[in-house]
Amino acid sequence: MRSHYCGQVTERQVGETVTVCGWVHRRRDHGGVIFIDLRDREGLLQCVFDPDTQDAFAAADRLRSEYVVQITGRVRPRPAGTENTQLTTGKIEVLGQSVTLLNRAETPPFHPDDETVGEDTRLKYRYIDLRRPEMQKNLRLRHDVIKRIRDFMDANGFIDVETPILTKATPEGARDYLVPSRTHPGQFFALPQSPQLFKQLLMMSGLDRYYQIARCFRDEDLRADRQPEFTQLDVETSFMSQDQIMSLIEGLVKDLFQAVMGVDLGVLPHMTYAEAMQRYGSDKPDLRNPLELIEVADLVKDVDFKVFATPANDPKCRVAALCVPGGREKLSRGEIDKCTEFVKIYGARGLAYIVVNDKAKGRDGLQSPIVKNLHDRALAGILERTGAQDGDVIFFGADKWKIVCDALGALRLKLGNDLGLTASGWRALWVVDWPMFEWDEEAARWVSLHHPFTAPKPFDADALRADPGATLSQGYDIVLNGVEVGGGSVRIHTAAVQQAVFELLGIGPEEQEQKFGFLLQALSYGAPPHGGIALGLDRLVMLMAGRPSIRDVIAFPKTQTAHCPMTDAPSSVDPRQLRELHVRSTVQPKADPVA
RNA sequence: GGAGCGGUAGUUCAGUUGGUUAGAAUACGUGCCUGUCACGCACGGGGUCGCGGGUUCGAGUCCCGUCCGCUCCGCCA
Repeated sequence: MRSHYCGQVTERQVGETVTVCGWVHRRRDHGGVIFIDLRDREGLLQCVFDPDTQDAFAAADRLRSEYVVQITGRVRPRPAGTENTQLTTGKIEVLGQSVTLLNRAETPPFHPDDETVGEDTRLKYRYIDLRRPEMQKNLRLRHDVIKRIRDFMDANGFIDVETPILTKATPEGARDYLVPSRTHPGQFFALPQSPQLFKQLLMMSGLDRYYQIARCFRDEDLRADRQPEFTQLDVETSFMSQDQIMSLIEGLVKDLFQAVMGVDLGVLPHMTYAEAMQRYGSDKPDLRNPLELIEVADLVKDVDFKVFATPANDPKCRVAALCVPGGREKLSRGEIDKCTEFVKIYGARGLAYIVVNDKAKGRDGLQSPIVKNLHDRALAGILERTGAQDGDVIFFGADKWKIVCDALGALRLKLGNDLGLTASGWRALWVVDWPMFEWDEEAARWVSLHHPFTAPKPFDADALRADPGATLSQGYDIVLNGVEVGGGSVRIHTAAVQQAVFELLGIGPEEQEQKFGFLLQALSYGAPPHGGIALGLDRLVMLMAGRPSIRDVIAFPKTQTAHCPMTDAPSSVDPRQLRELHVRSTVQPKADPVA
């Protein structure tokens, strides 16, 4: 039916008769003629209807916004002085000769070029929201990225293998989405949190270069960058070292940015987890932000100020400073108070600060509620180590190690943005040398920092057992502008090491057999050394699109409560369906809202 | 589970110390203008003020509860 896209009708076609299909974007009457701006996925085209063309004019007169029409007409230049560069094809117009109304439309709840519409309205009428040029652009960008990924992986000898969506629940990790089994009463499938174990098994099958654009499911609370179902590029290889895998993926990400964005990411630096936490208080540092955390515990061990001295002498604690250049001018007293409120979110009890008025005057040149508690040696040491200049503000965090990292790490990001210190552009890096485990105080046990299949460094069960807390893993994260866009590792490829990790995580032999028996067995039949990575596709595209939320690069996302306002999923089901599934509800189903 | 912000016309919002008939812009409808392109002009229709309860002579406004949306903490191996 369509012979042209609206946005592709060009000056070269002047004199030709074209047929275009699309939505009536806007209609105006003026000069005795009717102007119909027709919209399709390629752009806007202005069609003009003259009263001389009686039938067409009458038909055009009945058109309203969002009606679906086919228009046939002759391409002609616009009259001098009426060119419009806002339209996709501003120098030409189509003199309409016939109009076929393909479908009427109710007045839409919002116009497709309205940028101000709220989130719930957009999601309720997502099919209209997706008509907006911005969303069309985002979805096409997503397609371009996926196509480029497939081309790249294929060129490197990888093949796409699909893995089950109905699979086995995992004891660790995120909460599973469960699917009750009809044929096995009382038993459940889980939707995959990732294809992790299947891709490892593929390595044991000799499919040594696997990838998949994989949908993953995690029943945890949502964020701007977290949806209950999301897409990752899942990759696994055999016989490749950590450096080889990282180099391959770095090549892919650089290729994507070069091809899709025209951006050269350069060579990605490698930073250890320890350094990232030390300097940035984060395992995903945003290197565009110049602020850094500075260790000052050793300088305040002997001050007569318990808030500093106590954590300074506790190895589980941290005392660090964050020096904000020009903070005195940029931060009012009220704003400093807001910073104090801000760090409380992360569990900090307070936020000490020093305003550096005049370093040359020593103690008298400093303005702060805490200087009286610090001796000269500590003050001098702090000023020297932070490199503070007159006009700077130094903030302090003194608390449990993690609280200081979280609070100052977050404050660093906030101030970097609020004060315009964070540079624009793209800064990517690898974070390496992650600890294998973290001690969970509440549960009083070790938990994996990455996942239980990550290989320790060195790859030795006895060394691991000897000092689990000090053992590093062969894991690696790729971080872009402070966003974790991917994480991977070299995996455990022997049953002995895998069992050692399970034991340390408190998974006994019985549970190992029950939950991971198939993996342990597969490992015993000749598993090649292997490793891989998963890249968060939604986050990657979100960054490329310059959007603050992955909802803007997912066609049909869910709200923060994991609800779909358009379909009203999830919803209650017929009791008969539940009986078939051997499921009995313990709650009264919520009454469906009145439409 | 917790914190913050928000919910008033189809949409985006304003609404003062509680006080007459809840406004604006835009969208929509009718007419005019007649080469517009964020057109312009005139007129018109359009509201359970998220929901429930309370205080009050009187509640969009104050209080309590609840639901929904967004951001964040917890959570996300």
